[in-house]
Amino acid sequence: MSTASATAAPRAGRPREFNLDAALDRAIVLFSERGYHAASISDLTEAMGVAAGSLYKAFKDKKAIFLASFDRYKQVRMELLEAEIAQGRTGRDKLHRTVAFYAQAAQGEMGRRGCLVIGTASELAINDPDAAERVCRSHARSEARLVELLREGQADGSIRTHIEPLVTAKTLLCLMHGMRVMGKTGLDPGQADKMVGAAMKLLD
Amino acid sequence: MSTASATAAPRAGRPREFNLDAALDRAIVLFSERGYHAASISDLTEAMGVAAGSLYKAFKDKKAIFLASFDRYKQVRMELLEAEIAQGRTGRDKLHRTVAFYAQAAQGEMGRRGCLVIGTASELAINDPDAAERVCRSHARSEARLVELLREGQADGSIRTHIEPLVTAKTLLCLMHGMRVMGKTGLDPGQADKMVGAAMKLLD
DNA sequence: CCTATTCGGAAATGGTCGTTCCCAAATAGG
DNA sequence: CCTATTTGGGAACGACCATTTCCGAATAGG
Repeated sequence: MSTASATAAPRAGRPREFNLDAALDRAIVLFSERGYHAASISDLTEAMGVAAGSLYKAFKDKKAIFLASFDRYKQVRMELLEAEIAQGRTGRDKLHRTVAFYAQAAQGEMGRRGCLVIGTASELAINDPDAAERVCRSHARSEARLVELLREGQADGSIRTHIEPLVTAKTLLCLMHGMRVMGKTGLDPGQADKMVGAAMKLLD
Repeated sequence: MSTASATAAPRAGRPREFNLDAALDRAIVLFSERGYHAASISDLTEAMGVAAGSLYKAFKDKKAIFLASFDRYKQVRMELLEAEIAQGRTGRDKLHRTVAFYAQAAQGEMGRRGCLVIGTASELAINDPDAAERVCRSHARSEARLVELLREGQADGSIRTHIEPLVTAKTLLCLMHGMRVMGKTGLDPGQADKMVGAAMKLLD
């Protein structure tokens, strides 16, 4: 139903020979590593394994490819995070897993590749309303989830009630985004794990 | 002595009619708002008030303009931050001022403009060694300053001795960079100030 | 004052960009 | 089986990019 889910059967015509989501996954890597402007259509056709003509039949223009990549990136990462959160017992545990999830992503190859949300915020937010809106919605959802987990922790007794969920959620979100920024130039895995522990002080 | 300090008197020839630092200040705004690739030479000549030919007499190429802008940005911001830190009494106070300095920068017009270091990390770090090195050095210096202030606080009794300066410094730096990321899409001033308070929990 | 040197600025250049066009190939419906 | 429709893919397109060139103007040294 969304941009890249189960392909609604076409009424007629030659069927598409490439998988849209698989192609977008490769576009995500390219856009994450180089940013929007430095990733040319040539680069995209090569990385996605799709000729320019075919690309423009699947997407209106380059920006549409980017926005579809962004949406898929968000969807995939969100599902992974929620699977991780689901394994947590208490609100505090779930928050710990959330921070650790970002710390993990900030390391190694994925860390150097960078977060597409942050890249979009940096490169496009100020000039492109469509990109800005998606970044805002991403931030809002992340913040809302953190607030929810904080309240859950306060309800189950794993987090004291005197902390302010909204401010703490915003602070945690900043910390997690900052880890992704640092990951672009390499983050020491050992230190990253310790930072997760330090971050949990915000819940005291 | 550096890229854009006191202009060493030229031996002969027509003197430069524009001020290098003032022109770089305008380039900084452009690069911060649009990023490296989206800021064209046309944009730069217009913003800097210098024709293309003259620009290429002052700088080897576009990347040199960018790196000079980056260096000046770092210098200016660093001086402002150190002036702010100098007003602090204790180590804890100085750290509070440091976090507040970033929180302030993340708000309003400057927040939407973004941090050139973070923009460079996002857009160029993975593909351009020169840019990556500067980002790394910037992070290292920021971290070193935080470690220094933490140790100062531990020495003057404003910060307890059981915290680990290195991990705490890294965590604070992530938090401050995260605030700048959030500032690209707008950060509520009231909440930003509260986040500074929340961040200080990392020192307990 | 004359010459070497540098700057200012507009025009020119080659390359690459995003996008479109075109035609052969592949499907669905009648 | 024929037609309408869609895709694949390469060639073609105009626009804009970073950079260079060129020439008049402005300075310093001799």
